[in-house]
This record gives sequence, structure tokens and C-alpha cells, in this order.
Amino acid sequence: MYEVFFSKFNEKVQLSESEEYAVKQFLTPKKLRKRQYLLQEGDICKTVAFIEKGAMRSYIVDSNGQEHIFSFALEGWAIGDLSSFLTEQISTQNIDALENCELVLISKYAHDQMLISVPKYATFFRILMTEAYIALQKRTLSIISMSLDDRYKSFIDQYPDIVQRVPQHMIASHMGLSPETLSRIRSRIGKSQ
Amino acid sequence: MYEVFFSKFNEKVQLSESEEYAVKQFLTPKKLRKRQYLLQEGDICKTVAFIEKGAMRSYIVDSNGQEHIFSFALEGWAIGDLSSFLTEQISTQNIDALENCELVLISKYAHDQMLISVPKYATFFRILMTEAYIALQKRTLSIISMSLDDRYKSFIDQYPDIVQRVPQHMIASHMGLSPETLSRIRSRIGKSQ
DNA sequence: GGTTTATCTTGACCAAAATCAATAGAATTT
DNA sequence: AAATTCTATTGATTTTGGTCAAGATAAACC
Repeated sequence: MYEVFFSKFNEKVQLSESEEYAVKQFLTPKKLRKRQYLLQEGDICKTVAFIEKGAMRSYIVDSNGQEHIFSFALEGWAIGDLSSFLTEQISTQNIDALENCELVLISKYAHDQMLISVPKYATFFRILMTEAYIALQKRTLSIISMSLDDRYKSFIDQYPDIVQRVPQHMIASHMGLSPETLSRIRSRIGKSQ
Repeated sequence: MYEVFFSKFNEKVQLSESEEYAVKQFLTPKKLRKRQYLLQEGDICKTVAFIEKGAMRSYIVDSNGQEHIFSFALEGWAIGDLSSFLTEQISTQNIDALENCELVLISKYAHDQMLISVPKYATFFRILMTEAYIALQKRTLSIISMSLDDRYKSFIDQYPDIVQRVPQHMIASHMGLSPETLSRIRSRIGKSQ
């Protein structure tokens, strides 16, 4: 149990047996069926979810009722509304399962406790946070500086597994485009993948 | 010296006198004249800069030679190419001063040392990192889901000081727009500010 | 197995932003 | 003080992506 989680953890910060045991006490397993919600807007994000198996997404709904996907997450990734989780304010995001999922949940209480009592958790969290920031920075740079064709090419290059497992119109939504436009981009660049 | 830096630090994590002294040993003051570079693309980002006074920006240049501003930073903010800083790979970003600046520099060596020897620095860095991520997430959400008018309104609302101190065409660049389009947005919404 | 629903593509048309160009006022430089 | 550079606005035109609509295929559901 928790194989993917601890393999990721040990890849970033090496844990001893006893440390691993200590962390384990704070974790909760959870299964989610496809289309089930982990978080709905208006609620407070009470847990961060680490994905052992499956695929999830987070999205917001704008004033016209249109969905906009903020992020995808596959095995080995974490998902949650960090802003709501840390401040305990209500969230504007929705998070649901794109496939049946096996998750490892970390509650706010568990998170706060581990930050205090398991120094390596603080390190692990800092590293994940930094990596997430760098990835988001890269995405922002590509939005403000690249052509749509290049943005899509770089996306399939960086996340081929997402392209394979997620419907195309959701990738369009993630890029801030209409499905029709993404379809035309693909035909322009030769439907690679 | 370092007033703004330590006031920010203590706001996030309270330091004792001796801890403050320990941190001080790792800091380097630096003044930059307007238009001077802190980092040029092709170089490795060797320091993170904390701004005591002045204004800076980071930007990338695309394949057509066009500049795209990634971020602004004023007093109390930090700036640097985190990806290059942490991995010690060459940077694609340029960082320069928009006004004469007084900076506090933290080198990679100082950063690594403090992470090990000053636990509260690790906490401080984790908190800054988390806040930066949340801000960038908010920006990304606004890009994929809001109208340009609303994005600009929310920008002047959130960063009135930047709007006042930075030329309009740079704000257009930061939003990924042409200067003409931003000018037209302003005339549409009534030139607020 | 057959129906319904989801997904993707393509075309026609429309709306929005980019580009090109000209102007004018501010701010810097010399 | 004059000249130069930077900045912002406005108009005309072009380009790009969005919207609407129809059709085709594939997948999920009963």
C-alpha cells in the first residue's frame, strides 16, 4: 500500500523505516470511481490527494457556465486546491476523477502535524512545491510567448501520457481553446500522436 | 540594512536575534542602476534577488526577437529564475532593473547552506514558494477563464502599484497582448487608474 | 444488439486581437 | 533649449480563433 507515494517520496528525500512508518500513520487510502468528485466549488479543500492509480483533473466554471480545466494529474502526481487547503477558505475549483482512481489522502491536520514532527516531510513538500512552481512557470511562459501550434507540440512532447488518456476537448480546455481550434491545430501540424 | 528583507522574513517566520545574525552572514547587498541586468539569457542564475527598493522585471525573448515579460517585482518581493538557480542550468530569462534598485542577494551556496543550518530559512523559503505558486495559479486561471477586460481590471485591482510605476506596454506584454489592444481595453473600461 | 451519448472533424461565418501606420505628447539625453 | 527617444492613442486592414451547424465515428449504457 502507498507504493507510488513512497517511491516518489524516497526519490526526493530518503526515508528510514521508522520515518516511513511515522508518515504512514497520517495517510488515508481512498478509491474514487470515474466522475466522482474529490472537491466541489464552494467547499473547503480538506485534503491533498496523491494519485496511486488513475487520472484526475481540476477545473473552474466561469460566469457563463463554461468549464476551464486548470490541471490534469496521473499516477505519481498530487492534486488539490492548494490555496483553499492551506488557508481553509472555500474553493472555486472542482476536482473529479477521469478514471477510477486509487488515492492517498493527506488532510490539513496530517499536513500540519507532519510539517512539525517529520522534518523530511517539510523537505518533501518544499521540493514538490518548487517543482510545481517551475512547471507552472514553464506553462505561463509558453502561453505568453509561443504560437498555438508550438504550445500544443510542446504539450504532447512533455505529457504524451495525458494526450493518450484524456479526451482531446479537455486538452483544448486546458490550453484555453475551443475544441474546434485544437482539432484544426492537429490537422495543421499533421496529427502527430 | 536588509530592513525590508527581515521584516518580510519575520512576518512569515519569527527569528531570534541570533538567528537573524546567522542569516545575515549569508546575504550580500547590491545596487543596480536602471536598465542594468541581474541575469541574461544563456547565463546561470547564480543568485535570487530580494528587492529592498526599486522595481525589476523578468522576460524572455521568443524566436522572432519579441520580448515577453514574465514577472514584475517591487519592494518586498524576490526575483530570479528559480529553475536555473536550483538546477544550475543556463537560463532562458533576462532580469533587469526598471528603476534604480537596492537588492539583497542570496547565492546558491548561501541558499543550500541556510536550508541545512537555519531551519527557519527552509520554512521561510517553503512559505514564499507556496505563495508564489498560489499567485501564479491565480494568474493561470484568469488567463484561461476570464475576458481581457476582466483580467486587466483584476490586475489593476491586485497590483495598483505596478500599474503606476511600470509603462503600459510592459503590462500589455505581461498579459500577452499588443500595446494597442491594452490601450483599447483601457478606453473600453473607462481608463480607470 | 441496439440506442444513446460522447467525441472529433470540417465548413461557413463572425468577432476579436494583431499588425501596420500615423500622430502627439512626455520624458531623457545632450 | 533642442533633439531624440519613449510612450500612448487612434484608425484601417488583416489574421486568427470562436461560434454555429452538420455529419461521422466510437464508446458507453440499457
